[in-house]
Amino acid sequence: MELGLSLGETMADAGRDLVLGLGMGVVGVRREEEAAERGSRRDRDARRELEFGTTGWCGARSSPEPPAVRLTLLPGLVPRLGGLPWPPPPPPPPPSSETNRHLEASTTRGFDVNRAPSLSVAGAAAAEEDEEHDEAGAAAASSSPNNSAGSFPTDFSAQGGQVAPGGGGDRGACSRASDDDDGGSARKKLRLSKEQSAFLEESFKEHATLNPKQKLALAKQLNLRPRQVEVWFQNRRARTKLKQTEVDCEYLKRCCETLTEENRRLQKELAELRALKTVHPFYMHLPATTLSMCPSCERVASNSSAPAVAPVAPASSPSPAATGIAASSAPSEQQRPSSFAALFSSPLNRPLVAAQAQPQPRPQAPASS
DNA sequence: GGGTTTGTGTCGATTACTTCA
DNA sequence: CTTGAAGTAATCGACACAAAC
Repeated sequence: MELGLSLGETMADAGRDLVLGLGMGVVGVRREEEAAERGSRRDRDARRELEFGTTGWCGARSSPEPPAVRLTLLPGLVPRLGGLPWPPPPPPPPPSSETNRHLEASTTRGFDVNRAPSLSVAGAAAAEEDEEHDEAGAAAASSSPNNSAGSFPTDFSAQGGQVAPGGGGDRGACSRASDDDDGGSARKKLRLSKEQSAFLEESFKEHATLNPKQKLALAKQLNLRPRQVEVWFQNRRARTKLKQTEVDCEYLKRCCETLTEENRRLQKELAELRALKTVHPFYMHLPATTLSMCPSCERVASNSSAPAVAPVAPASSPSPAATGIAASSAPSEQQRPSSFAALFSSPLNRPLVAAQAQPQPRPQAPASS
């Protein structure tokens, strides 16, 4: 099945961008998306900024798109696919680091990573300045993992949170490979405490990416190395994207099932019409004005010249119904209301476009250099 | 002004470790 | 106690971008 996913889009745009065809699986989807993204990462970042701005993190920006809804992937909250609602979009797409830098002053819901609540982080500059001290202190304060002492969500430095051996810094101070330079021992995986994970999760809800100052402040607050915070956010973003992909894939499968069923129904309907024509040949030769009742939907056709039923392609080939091509040439809803027509009647329930259509023109980012 | 280099951040893929049934 | 699966921290390589040259 050839699926063109638009994972990062909002509800409305997802409906427009969705391409549903036949032929391959999700891996191809991701590769396709990656290829597209590689070509215009700046565009993607720009889109992230726009969508992110609707979540409160970037309040100064305005977006014509509907607000992005944060993904909540609890089992009970996964959208019921029977009605084919588009799955919830991923959590606020991270703004580019450049954008993030401009958003430092933004206050977040109850928690500003730039302002440590209990720890005296006197501004981000101080935090940046204290990075070496921070890491030294963190290394000195490192103790047994899973230390759950202390009260969430305040000062984690007092609880001696775990810090990976070696005390390497983030990439700016140390190379990424220098994390396990404690005598050349193999990397030691340390699990974050529940409190630390919860705090990071709260922070992630506010912003999916961190600028360096936020990272340092958060690391200091949690008594972790900045690199650990960075890695946590990377992995968290990856998990979010993976889950969103699963949700989208499930939705598209349901879309395909629905369209297959609709195609089957139309095939049956066509067969019935042909049988009717065979049994009553004169029936079709009557003046069009006298043949105004559609045998299927039993509605009076207003236009006598319009065909009662749209031609349906064989099921063996990608049918127009399956690809959505027939949406424009199908009879009007007044003439033949069906679940298929209803699928395209509402903007939100019109997620399919022709697979052969030209790619949706992405919003062009301002040309650089 | 345009091309190259360098530094930085993010990503996907993967590894390695921990926890749990 | 052992084992396999699942979750996740950590690593690696690639890419994009901006700033410096």
